[in-house]
Amino acid sequence: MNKKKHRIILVEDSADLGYLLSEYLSMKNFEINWFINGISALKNLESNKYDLAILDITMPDMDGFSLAEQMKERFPELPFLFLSARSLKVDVLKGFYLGAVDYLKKPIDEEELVIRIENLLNRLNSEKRVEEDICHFKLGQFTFNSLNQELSFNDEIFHLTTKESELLHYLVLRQNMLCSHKDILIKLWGNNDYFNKKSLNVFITRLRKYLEKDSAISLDNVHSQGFILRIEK
Amino acid sequence: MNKKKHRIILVEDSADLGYLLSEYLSMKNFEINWFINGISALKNLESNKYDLAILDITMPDMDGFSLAEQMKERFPELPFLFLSARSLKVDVLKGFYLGAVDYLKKPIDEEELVIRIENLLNRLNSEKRVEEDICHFKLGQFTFNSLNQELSFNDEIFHLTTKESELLHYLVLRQNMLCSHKDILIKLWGNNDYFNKKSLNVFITRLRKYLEKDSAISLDNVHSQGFILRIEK
DNA sequence: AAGTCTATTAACTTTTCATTAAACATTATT
DNA sequence: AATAATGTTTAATGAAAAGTTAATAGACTT
Repeated sequence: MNKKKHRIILVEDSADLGYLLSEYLSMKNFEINWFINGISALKNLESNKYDLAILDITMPDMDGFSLAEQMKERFPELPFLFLSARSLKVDVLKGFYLGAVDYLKKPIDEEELVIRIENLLNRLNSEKRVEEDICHFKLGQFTFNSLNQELSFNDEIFHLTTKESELLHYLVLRQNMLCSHKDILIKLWGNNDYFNKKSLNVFITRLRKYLEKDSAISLDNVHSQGFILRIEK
Repeated sequence: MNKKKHRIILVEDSADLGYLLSEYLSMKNFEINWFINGISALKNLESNKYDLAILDITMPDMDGFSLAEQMKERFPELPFLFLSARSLKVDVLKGFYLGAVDYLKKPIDEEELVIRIENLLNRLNSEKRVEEDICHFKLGQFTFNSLNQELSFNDEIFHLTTKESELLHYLVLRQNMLCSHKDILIKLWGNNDYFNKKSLNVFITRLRKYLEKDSAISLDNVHSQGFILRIEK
């Protein structure tokens, strides 16, 4: 699954630096929109969503501080950081006072900028992350919740053990495909020795016992190859 | 309501700077514990909860990077930042790579340090608060007020202890979902060691005792995984 | 200083579950 | 057809995990 690009809005009046950063951050897989003044940036924000704003401070018309104030007022969800040559203590303090997530002093090393941004976005994102991994399956007449390790058939709920659930999960993801002993054992047991193969058979039997309630499902052996979870459609 | 002091653990081998920072941050209304090496800091973390760790890098015995690695492993909820005289790009990158929330170069202006810390903690907190704001629940036939730590069943009111309430709150927010030992322990105890797991079991038993009055509620164990608070609908 | 409240630790019992064993069945090879 | 290899199923085992109750120790109150 390919990760969604993070969107960054950059407000920087210097053509050189603006171009440089746009190019570099694009290369680093960010989607970046660059504006050379606050007015146009604010305009754009009305119809676009970003994950982060990077603001220069010294700019004609509207400086970065005023821009930040307006952004905070109108788009309070958007985190922003300052990137400025002004390194006086008073400026840094003002930046943070306004609620910046960081204050970086020019000249900034591009790699450091990227890793700071990545860290920042990861942290902001991870809070939002809900366990929406693939864990909920429809399996013929069954429902399988691999997170809770529950297999349901109508009203009945079977509480699977961890290994049962892991195995079923593995097979479901590869339904109607041959899964070799070797791959299963390596993935779920960490190696593929003789005794674990015996163990695998025991678990196959157990899963069959659950699944036999639905005749459209079968868990078949392919001699000396592996198993296939077949589901008729 | 008066704001709870934020707790900071400082690991810094220089007596001068350690003392200076301890004093200054205390004055700024932080509760700060200062350790002169990683070993003693790790030891202390086992039984104390902090909101932030500030780590020096150049230290005898265990350097700040190794310390950070171990902290990340054992106390993954604790955010940390580096405060170091090592300003080489490679060090900064390594610091962020390890997951630091910031990397500050000595000499650091105390005011800037404080405002950076305050901003950081504010952000970290506001992200957490989202779920902590919800404090009033209907739970089968029970009502649960996590703010007052009260669990009510008809006219009966059970006054829960802090830990009981925290645990129930955690589980209620994730009802009908498997909550792993690890996540519970890290969130509520700050780490996940053997003895806290024992402690968790004791609290599970207590909660069950309250909840058994409503047969539509069950607090089930999933062997070697965690617990599920199930509420029939 | 005594008393209360509460989290942790201890001591002990019960349950769970992956593995192993064993008996039997099927498929492949000679 | 005989033998070997592989697969199926049920049951036994033992170690780890979970449950329960009680004791302990530390913080806070009075």
